[in-house]
Amino acid sequence: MASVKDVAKLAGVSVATVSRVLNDSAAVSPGARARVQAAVDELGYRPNAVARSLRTDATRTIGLVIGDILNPFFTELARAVEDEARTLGLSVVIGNADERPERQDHYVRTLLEQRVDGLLLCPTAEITPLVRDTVAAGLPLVFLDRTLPGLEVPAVRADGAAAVDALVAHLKRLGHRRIAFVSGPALLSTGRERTDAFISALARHGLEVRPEYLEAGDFQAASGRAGAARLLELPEPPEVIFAGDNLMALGALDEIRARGLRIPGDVGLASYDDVPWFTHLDPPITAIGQPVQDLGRRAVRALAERVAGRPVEPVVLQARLLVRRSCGETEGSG
Amino acid sequence: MASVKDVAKLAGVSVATVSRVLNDSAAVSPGARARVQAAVDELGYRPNAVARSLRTDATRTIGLVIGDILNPFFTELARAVEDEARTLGLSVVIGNADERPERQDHYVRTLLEQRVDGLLLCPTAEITPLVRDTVAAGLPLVFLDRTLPGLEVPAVRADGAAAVDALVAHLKRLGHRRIAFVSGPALLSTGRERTDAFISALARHGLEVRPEYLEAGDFQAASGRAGAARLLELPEPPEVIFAGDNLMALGALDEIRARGLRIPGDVGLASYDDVPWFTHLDPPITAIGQPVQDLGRRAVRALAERVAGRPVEPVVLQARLLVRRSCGETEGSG
DNA sequence: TTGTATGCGTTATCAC
DNA sequence: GTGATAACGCATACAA
Repeated sequence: MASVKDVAKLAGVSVATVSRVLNDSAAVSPGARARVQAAVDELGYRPNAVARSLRTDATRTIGLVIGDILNPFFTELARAVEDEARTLGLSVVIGNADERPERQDHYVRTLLEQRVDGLLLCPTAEITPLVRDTVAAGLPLVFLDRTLPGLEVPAVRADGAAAVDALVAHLKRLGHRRIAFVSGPALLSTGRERTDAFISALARHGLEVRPEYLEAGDFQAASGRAGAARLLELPEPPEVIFAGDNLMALGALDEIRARGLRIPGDVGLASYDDVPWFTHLDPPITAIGQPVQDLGRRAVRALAERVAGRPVEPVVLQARLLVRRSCGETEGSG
Repeated sequence: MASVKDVAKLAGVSVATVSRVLNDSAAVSPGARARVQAAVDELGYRPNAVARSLRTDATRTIGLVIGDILNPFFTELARAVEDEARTLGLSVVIGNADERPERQDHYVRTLLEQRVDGLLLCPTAEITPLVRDTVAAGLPLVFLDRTLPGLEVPAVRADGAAAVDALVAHLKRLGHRRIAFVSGPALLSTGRERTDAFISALARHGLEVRPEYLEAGDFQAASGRAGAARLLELPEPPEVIFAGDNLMALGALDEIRARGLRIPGDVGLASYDDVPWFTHLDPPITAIGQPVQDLGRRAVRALAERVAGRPVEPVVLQARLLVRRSCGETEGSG
């Protein structure tokens, strides 16, 4: 593959001049510029980003480690990150942690070795030593969606407390009193926050918090199904099941269907997270939607700031309630 | 950040020795090895993959350019590719073409500059000059899912002809005669093949091929919806709508629902591509499933062979019919 | 078994 | 405006 040297020879100039026109980093005579361009075209020269990175100590690449690539929430997030990065001329390397700390670390390590300029991390449960070291080493880092307590790292995330409150108010208005929640892992900030928000909202609206209506899930479909099964077996089953993420809602849906129950006639269903196919179900699922596009874009911009050495503030966006028809609503307006 | 030099100094050996223990490329005395390890740990040394790549002329990274990251088919494919690559110690950089040739080229160019060892490409419609050049330049390349005629590039893909035939037979057995198809773009190999398979199957089973039952879509949900709308407006609408991919099936589903029609009572629906939530709809959607995991894994292995300089044969796997209940089936068995 | 020295392709410094 | 050249961090040929 052709290198600057080849281009220089063909154009009859020095490699320095070639580099100058390639990066238009300094004044170059029109004639030289033209000859270089011609040589570049003729040779089909492509700059070697590896060599450039070695020299400049910058890869123009950021890493993104997401929780689970099969979760549509993260897919959409990845896409948003990607879009924003592209407009900034950045490449993004995606790592799929599959919700496993050791796999997260695998990617963090790889990304570190690839010398990405910065890292967007949706951290799995624990603070791993590697993550701690990475922070300590000063690599520009921004947490996305989830956060880790006790680490000096800015986070870009959505707050769902108000939306959860609105959901509970909505359900109460519809006449529901027995609302159950299938939570995410308490080890994840998002898991904890949603559970806290739910419990607070119940209290605020004067609804009883029944321990048996709190099922612990892990953000995966199977746990949603299992949780729903236990809830539906209860002597006094809930009127509405609120799933802590879209995958668990899917699991709950399965279980409800498998039991031959009808939504919302026999039991209502609501979900934290909105995904495209929720609107295509019959009935469409009432959900709490996060500003995923914004989350992704803001995260990239925050990281770019950090890479540029500027300090950044945490970003908290608001999730919102999307009233549809899975909880006994008669109209679809919110 | 610590380099081999720092490690060498701390361990009291030369950089050559450090390199040797890092890659265990040659015999090193136990004592030296231990001191190097200790130094590596103490400094938190991380090899610089950029420098290593420059020196070895290999990045241990492959590129994957997919059609559309929001399409669950490609998401699952990406995950499979990722999994297999990881077991081979390869990193994968994903580019999302968004079904746009210019965006595909953007990523191919970036990936080329990053000097990936090989490229997995789900090509968009046309052969772009860049793709042609890339082939000519000899970069290890494998087409995935889709192929491009007239290029000497091995492809890993699924053949759905038998499954489509089985679907038509299945529908005929259920008493359907008027079957419509919403096709993908004729410019894509997958689009063409599915349409051809459908037409052949109709003929083979003695069913009439009505031009008005062939709607041209573009693999996106909107076109599926529009196609379904036109089909349902026909004086004699079809009994079953077969969508050429999962997104168009989604669009068709929307349209059917919006018209207040019932599946399968008023009209049946079948889809090429299977996605997880098809089984969660009511009724679950009869579909043609591709061996996505295998597709991804085989593609990575094929590419690895090409990178190693060995020739590889094209791979064709079989898609299969998944009978569910959206076409008037009474039992769910296939 | 170990160390020295070279070069990978690029950018940047410094002379001219 | 331009060119020689050093240096980035690493792997390796060669010498010891």
